Amino acid sequence: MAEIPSVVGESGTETCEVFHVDRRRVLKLRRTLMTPDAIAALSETFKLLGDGTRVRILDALSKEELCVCDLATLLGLSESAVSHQLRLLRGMRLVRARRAGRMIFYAMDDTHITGLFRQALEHVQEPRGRRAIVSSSD
Amino acid sequence: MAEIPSVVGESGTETCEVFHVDRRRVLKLRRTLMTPDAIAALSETFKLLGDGTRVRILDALSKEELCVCDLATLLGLSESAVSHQLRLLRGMRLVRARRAGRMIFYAMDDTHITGLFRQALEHVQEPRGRRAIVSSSD
DNA sequence: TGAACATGTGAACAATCGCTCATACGTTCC
DNA sequence: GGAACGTATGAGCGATTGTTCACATGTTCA
Repeated sequence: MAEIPSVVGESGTETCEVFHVDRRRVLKLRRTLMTPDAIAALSETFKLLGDGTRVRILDALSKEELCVCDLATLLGLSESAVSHQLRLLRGMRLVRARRAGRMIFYAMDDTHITGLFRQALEHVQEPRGRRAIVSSSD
Repeated sequence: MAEIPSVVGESGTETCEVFHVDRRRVLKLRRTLMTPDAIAALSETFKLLGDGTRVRILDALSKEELCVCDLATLLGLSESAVSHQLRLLRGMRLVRARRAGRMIFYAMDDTHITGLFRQALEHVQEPRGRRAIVSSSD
């Protein structure tokens, strides 16, 4: 992620040197962009969700509280791999740990995540009628 | 991602060899897990959202339709880098391209994505009162 | 047609990621 | 205490990722 330049275009021309759209509109747009903190928080959250193993773990935990060994057996992974992933998920507060004897049970820690799953599934299951690039309005 | 083993535990014991929880419950749980296709689709979508540069691009496009050059200048990136990322985003139908002369304007292609942003932000902005592992019920 | 411009893309490289292996920690039971 | 068990974690390795660089493609305008 590069730094956001402080100064932008100088001309209000129609070409793309430097801005195609109106300069005032772009300057206004820049002020409405997310803060670097928000960008980082968002992308790190999604990055954590962007792995098949973690999605499977979260999917299982969204149905039922499970210990590391159960998860490993259920998903066909080593307990070490599961533990490593759970650590990441715990760090981002996606799952919560509860100790019971020598076992540690994990469960979803945020109802937003199941909502994210649902909404992302709606996206990927959307009908795909898109054509490639089509000329319009010129 | 490893394969899901076909057969699981043999005992219904309380220990974690092989399953702590009731075996029937786990077998039932396995049947409710997401399909490999859904897992892949979900994780690939999130993986695409799990990068600061792409989040910034989508954030900008969610506010206004922009061409590659505008995006590059606005975000302080090379046009090549923006183009590479836009290709990925287009491939997953997160953005849509519209040609106008020699420029190509990009815009969000799915309203679900802004919803995902909002929901993920709600997660990261949640109050953080969590303690570490706490013993309970044992 | 040919120069100028906006965008697309393949190769290559540093950085990051997820897994395995070995080992350590914490709890239970003898 | 010590063995057994469930879990955590650091190191290391192969695979993947995001960027840059160089060049190709496609459009506009003289």
